[in-house]
Amino acid sequence: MTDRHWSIGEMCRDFGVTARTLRFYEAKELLSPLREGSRRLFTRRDRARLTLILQGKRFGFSLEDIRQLLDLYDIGDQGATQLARTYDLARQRLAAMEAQRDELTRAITDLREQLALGERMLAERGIRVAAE
Amino acid sequence: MTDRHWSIGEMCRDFGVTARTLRFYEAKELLSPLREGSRRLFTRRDRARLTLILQGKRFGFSLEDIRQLLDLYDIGDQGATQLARTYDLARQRLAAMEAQRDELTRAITDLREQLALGERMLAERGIRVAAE
DNA sequence: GGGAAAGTTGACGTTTACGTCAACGTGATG
DNA sequence: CATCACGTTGACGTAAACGTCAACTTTCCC
Repeated sequence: MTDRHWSIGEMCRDFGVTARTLRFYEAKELLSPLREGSRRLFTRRDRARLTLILQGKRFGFSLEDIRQLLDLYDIGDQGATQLARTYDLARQRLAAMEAQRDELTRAITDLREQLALGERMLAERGIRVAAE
Repeated sequence: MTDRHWSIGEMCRDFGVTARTLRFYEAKELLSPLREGSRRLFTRRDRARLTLILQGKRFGFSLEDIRQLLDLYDIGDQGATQLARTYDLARQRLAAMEAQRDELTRAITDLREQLALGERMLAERGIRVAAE
């Protein structure tokens, strides 16, 4: 087990976020870096969680949504009741994500049709467009 | 062409949004209802656009992102240059949406794995879970 | 040993996407 | 004709997700 640590600056560079953002996520209990004196030391776990956080944001989830989801990836250090609750919540999230993907697929199909339409209109006006 | 009109109240009921939201979208030029005196009359076009707006929001797009995308669905009443620009923008959006769908697919796969893991842990503790 | 560089904690500012409230107009209805 | 229901325009409030700035440590480097 490589138990390397990263400074806040290294995290910023690696993930393209600001220090303010990382401190904010810690305040919201999405991350929990160790301390060396007053300085934060981010762990492998923090990096994994940050990856999930940024991913979740791209899907349009709120930080609060994401916080709850993150617990699933820490499965194991929970009581049985808590585990069952987390599990149910994760199933709901999964269903939501699948629904979102389906809707996204439909939207993509629609947009492709609109693009084809636009392409024809451009062709009518004698404008060429880069091939797909 | 059915050129029915809808009041703001009807729109609220049909789409599950508040009047404030619709007025806000009009202020941001996402919608452009007609007027009967001072009252808004929403058209079929407004409803189509509102559908796209709410969809876009679920994908995590900002209203400004969405506003630009909406122009594509009005293709036709634009100059050639503007049309070409809109077309390019739409291709970029399409690529972004496809990337998002792919990422979402991966995230779904990951989450499914975590769920399977959680299921095994629950089983170990003798807890049964509803079948898929 | 004296700057930079990197980090810290407040505290206040900003943008987005609306909510909320006041004050008013207008048309239908018992 | 009063009183609702429904609509209107401001104007101000708010939650989320950070940005920005000030005032200090700490550490590294020549």
